[in-house]
Amino acid sequence: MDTAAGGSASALPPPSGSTGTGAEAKEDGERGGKPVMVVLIGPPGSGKSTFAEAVLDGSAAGRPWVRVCQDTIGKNKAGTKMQCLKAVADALKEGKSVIVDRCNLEREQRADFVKLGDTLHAGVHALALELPAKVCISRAVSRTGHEGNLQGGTAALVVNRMLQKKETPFLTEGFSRIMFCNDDTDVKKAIELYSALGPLDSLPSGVFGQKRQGPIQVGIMKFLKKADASSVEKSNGPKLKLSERKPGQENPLPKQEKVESGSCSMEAKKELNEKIENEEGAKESGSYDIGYCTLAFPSISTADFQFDLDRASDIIVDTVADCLQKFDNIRLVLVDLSKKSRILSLVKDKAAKKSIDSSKFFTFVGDITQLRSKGSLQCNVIANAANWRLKPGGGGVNAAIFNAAGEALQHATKECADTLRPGNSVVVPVPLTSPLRQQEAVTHNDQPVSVKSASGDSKMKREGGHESERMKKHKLIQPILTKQQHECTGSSAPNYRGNSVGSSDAPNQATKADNKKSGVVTSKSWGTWAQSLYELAMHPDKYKNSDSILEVSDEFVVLKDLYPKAKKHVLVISRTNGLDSLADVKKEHLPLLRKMHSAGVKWAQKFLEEDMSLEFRLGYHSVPSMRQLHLHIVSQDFDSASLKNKKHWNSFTTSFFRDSVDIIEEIEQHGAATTNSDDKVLAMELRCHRCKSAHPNIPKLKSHITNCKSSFPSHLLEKNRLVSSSTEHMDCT
DNA sequence: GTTCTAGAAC
DNA sequence: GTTCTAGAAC
Repeated sequence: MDTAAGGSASALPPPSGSTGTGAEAKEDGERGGKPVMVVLIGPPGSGKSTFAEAVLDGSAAGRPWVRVCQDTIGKNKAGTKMQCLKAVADALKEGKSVIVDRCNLEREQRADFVKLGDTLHAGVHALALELPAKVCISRAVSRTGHEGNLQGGTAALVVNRMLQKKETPFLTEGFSRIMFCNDDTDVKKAIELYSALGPLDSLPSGVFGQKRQGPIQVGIMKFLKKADASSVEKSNGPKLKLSERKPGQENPLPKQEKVESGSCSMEAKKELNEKIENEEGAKESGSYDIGYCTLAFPSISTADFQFDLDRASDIIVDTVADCLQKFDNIRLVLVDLSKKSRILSLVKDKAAKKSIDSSKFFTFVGDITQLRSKGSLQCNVIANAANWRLKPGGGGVNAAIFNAAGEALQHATKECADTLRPGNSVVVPVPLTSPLRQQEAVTHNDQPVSVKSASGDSKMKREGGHESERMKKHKLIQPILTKQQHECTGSSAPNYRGNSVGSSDAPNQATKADNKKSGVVTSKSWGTWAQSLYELAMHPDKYKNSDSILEVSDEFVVLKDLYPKAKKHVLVISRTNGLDSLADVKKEHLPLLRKMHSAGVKWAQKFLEEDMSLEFRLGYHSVPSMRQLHLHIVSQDFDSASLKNKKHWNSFTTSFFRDSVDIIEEIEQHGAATTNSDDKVLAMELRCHRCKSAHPNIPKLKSHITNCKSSFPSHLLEKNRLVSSSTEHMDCT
């Protein structure tokens, strides 16, 4: 055993038996000679007092130690945290080292001590007593004559509650050293280490002895069974087989537990005791809810998917009832963000009708990633889909969980669910480093793997069969505006890349400098490739022979998009010099916008004469890639080989696409258009523009949209945002 | 805007 | 192995 006796901080190796490498240790440890504050972190029964007493007794090295114990600080009775803080401050000021003997399981509980130690220039250490819950509970239950009178059945309940709130200590909290003790041997080593710490010695900084938590590859049912079994095993009282329990013997279920885990205050204990006493038979049976598992699961995405809520709620309630029947020591919570959630109220009503124990299953309004911090609801397992949607752009609950849990969970999930098939689930331990674990005490994430888009691969195969795709590419990148070339390529549009045939004055080089020349100051500079529409708008006559140009007026040019993103996709390009994008649009441009809109509607109607199944949207990109204000008229089939990537899709189907009618209205009312310049929307997950289902990639999305028959989201059906054969003509001029 | 391509994902 | 994405270059 290495002790610090006579050793300099930097030369001191980590304690033997430590699984940590001490790699995180600061280069040089803290200076010797200053007092140390050891903040003990552990539930009742974890051996805090044993440690404190042993160090005080065995401190052969001569370092003066003071034990500050909340259970005894009030004239040998339990005191307050304030009293403890004062005692710690007094001791440190006297140059004594202090052992803070209280539970300190939550970060908030220990923060004041850390701060105090820091202020008084003490070395602030954490000693995390991470003994198995079973051991702590067993000891706490069976001990007698405990200082805080926490023993017997009450202790089991208290320990269990506390452990749910446990937050692993981190150096970032302000500790210079954290030592984890995972069993009695570790505790013994810690005792030896601190007992042998001489007045001038110091210990190296860093984290020592932390256990690495491995993934548990079991399904949620197995997990629950496991919790179930261990709870019986842990219980010290008469063991009731869970399935045999009578309703009256069930465990008390906390609605909003108020347990001061740091101090095991007498008030909290009293409150708990009362609860237990009120619970008929609970104390006698000894069936405390050790190993209690609360699983929160998110509501289905009712806004986006058009589920039959009535059926869905039936399924939820049936499944919950089935689950509760099988497992006794679990609690299930359906969570949704809004009070108005219809699925929530349906489920609530149906659960009540089915007489499901409302303490074992209830609905909850709140953010599933902040149940504890914002909702005072302690859940140790949350369920969500574990597919490709668990990523920042994954949308909804997935994105929320990803954001809350960080990448560590994603990695852990991948490790666990790598080969999982749809329809199964896996329990993923939330990594210790994850904020979801640290702040919300969520220890596990149950991830049912949703069945991925089942919309057949036939379309994919067909697309894959397009051998000419590669050829097309080659054709498209060639200059294409001569008659000869038209015939060769079958293409007939101005070339967006600026290789305009017959244009010797290279107007496609127009850039920000040109803008300035024309007296227009815009913040954006345009690449050479982005000049084609500008060039066309300024000199449409040069391209008048192109089949792509449908109409030219003084105010606008109507052009077939060279890379149409749908069966029909045309642009109405303004001819006003200096009007590059929506950002430049002002009230004075309203007549132009209306004319452009009308032209767009006219062309949409023309296309509808050929194919009345088409539906069109007219709108602008919030931030266009190409210079010169242009209105897109795009059919909503999005059936085009040119629609190739996420950006293409999202630029036409998210808030990035601003409907012309809305822009006109905004300019009318505010004189300017609000544009969503946030690039994040373009990186969002791929969702069907009709039914809003999410899809993992473009090919799968495309095969879905060819078959999706859902109606459009309601807001698109308003204000003539969609132009179809059934749309009544609306004249914007 | 597109093309090309490395490398990730499958 | 093939498919798909994302970033650089234009």
